[in-house]
Amino acid sequence: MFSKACEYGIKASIFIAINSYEGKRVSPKEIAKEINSPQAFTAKILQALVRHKVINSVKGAYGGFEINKNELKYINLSQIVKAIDGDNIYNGCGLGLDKCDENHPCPVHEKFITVRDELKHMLENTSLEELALDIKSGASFLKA
Amino acid sequence: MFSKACEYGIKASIFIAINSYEGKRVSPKEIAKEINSPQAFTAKILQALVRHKVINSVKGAYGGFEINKNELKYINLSQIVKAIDGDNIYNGCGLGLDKCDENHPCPVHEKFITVRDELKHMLENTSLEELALDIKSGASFLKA
DNA sequence: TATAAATAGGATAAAATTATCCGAAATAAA
DNA sequence: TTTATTTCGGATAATTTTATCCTATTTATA
Ligand code: FES
Ligand code: FES
Repeated sequence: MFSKACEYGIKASIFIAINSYEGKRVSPKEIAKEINSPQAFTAKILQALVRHKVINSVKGAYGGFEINKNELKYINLSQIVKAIDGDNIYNGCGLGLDKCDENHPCPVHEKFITVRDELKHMLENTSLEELALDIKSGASFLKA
Repeated sequence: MFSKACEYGIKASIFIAINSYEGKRVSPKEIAKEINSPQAFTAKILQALVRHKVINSVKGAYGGFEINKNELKYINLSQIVKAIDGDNIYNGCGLGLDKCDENHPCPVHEKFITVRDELKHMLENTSLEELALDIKSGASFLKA
């Protein structure tokens, strides 16, 4: 469904969100430990999220990654997925035709876009804030 | 969503289905041409589908790939996807946790399984027969 | 039985994804 | 201003996925 990079990106963002609530910045090292991911690879993904302005970075001593506390409720999974995996999951054909086109549909088009649209709706309506709160309350987990 | 191999496998199966209606066997060469896929790679995927008994192969002169005409309505996308991509798309965690577990859910578990179950339902309730008929009637297409 | 036609399958190769390493640049504090 | 800390970014490596090639095996027909 999502690439490994995207999975790490989502989990990392949630962990950053939790800490940003408490005004704490976190490092790739802490993040990788908490989400059980390869550290250097995770750092690359964080860079991409910074470039796409999903998260913010502060260089130098006492720096780290953070998210503006007030924006937490407006950042959704859709933004993270698009930043890392692009929007092929939104627009691409389920059977790999060059483009998903109502006027030249692949055999699964009608059925596929129903599922795809539900996925899209889910990603667009799930905020980092609610996911972070679930982790804090112990309702969900970032690693095994 | 699906691997390239799986996309080819689905399209190939549909093309085989169309021809099996008319009692014709088809070769990897014809299939690859019709679905616009690399021939040798497609042949490998066909072998896998044969091993999983989704399609049937006949070796030697006048041989080729076919599907029992009477089974067409009972073969669904689910069988093809499982044969090629395995059942990770059915059981796997959306964020890559070792297993998707109601009692140890990842942050997106609840929302993810809703979409996943709809995808599952779609795959299980879409038969090769209906997809083949749409191609025959010109309602859908196997390549650009 | 010999031949031609076709799938099966192993060995590689190419490309994409995932992962690691290291030095450069930035920054806060001593 | 120096130092310690931390992200940035380029180079490289490992792994997985995608793709190709060649030979063996099977089978219908002449
Ligand atoms: S054309 Fe294939 S999903 Fe729309
Ligand atoms: S635990 Fe992640 S989807 Fe179920």
